Amino acid sequence: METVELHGNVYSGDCPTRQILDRIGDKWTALVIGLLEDGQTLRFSEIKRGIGGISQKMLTQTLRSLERDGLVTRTVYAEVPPRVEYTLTPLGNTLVAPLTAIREWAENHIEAVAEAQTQYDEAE
Amino acid sequence: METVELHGNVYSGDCPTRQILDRIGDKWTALVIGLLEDGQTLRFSEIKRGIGGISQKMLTQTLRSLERDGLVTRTVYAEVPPRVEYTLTPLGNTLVAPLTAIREWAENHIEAVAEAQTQYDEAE
DNA sequence: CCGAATCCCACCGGATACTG
DNA sequence: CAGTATCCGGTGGGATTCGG
Repeated sequence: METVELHGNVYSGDCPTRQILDRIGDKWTALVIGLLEDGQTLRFSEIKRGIGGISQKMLTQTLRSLERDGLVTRTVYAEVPPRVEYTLTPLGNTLVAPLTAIREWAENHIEAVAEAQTQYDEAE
Repeated sequence: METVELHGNVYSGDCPTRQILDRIGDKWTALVIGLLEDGQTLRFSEIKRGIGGISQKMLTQTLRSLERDGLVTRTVYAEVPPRVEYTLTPLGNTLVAPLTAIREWAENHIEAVAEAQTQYDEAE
């Protein structure tokens, strides 16, 4: 029989929030989803060009994770040269709203944060 | 004079969203904010006990970042042994809502994500 | 009790080269 | 065009020790 923590400690790594934040908090995921929102369907190269500085490796890796999580659909066309298109799944689309909430918070409060930082820093 | 990208490429690292996601996407920030929501005032040791697995180093580092960003207030009491309390600032409180949106999304869709993963994996 | 300092390893992610 | 494979440096973060 196991003892149970009485209060708090709700988060122990098995917490779903942890898992999701690990996903969308990584370097590129949020940007890819941002590009694909509004039902956009984009090719690999289009996404790559749309996000400055991402490497093929990381874009491939990010898209694979998103596909595995059921957030993005990957469609390969049997042509030559190959064409591969990506789009958000219905599940992926439901993630756009909370992500937008974060983005809007960032845009609305980034100045306050920056100000707090300089104030904190020059207080030495 | 600089050339300007015509379309897309809104995100180049200077994007505020990137910056905020880097913050809240790290391993512990969201958990600390979660503990402090509802106007909670907690001591260092209480926060530490409330979050399973965090080290003093990371808790200190996380709290310092939050303080620097103006999201958390740090109050030191000149007692012995020392007592230090943390609480969310008004700015910090405004971050609770979007964070909650993420948490709720996670709780509502984590099963769908897990199912998509196993399906993807056993499709080998 | 709270935190700074140090050591150290895992792994994230960039650069490059190679395939179908 | 859309990947896979390999190498490698920077760093996030744990363990431990020391200080006020």
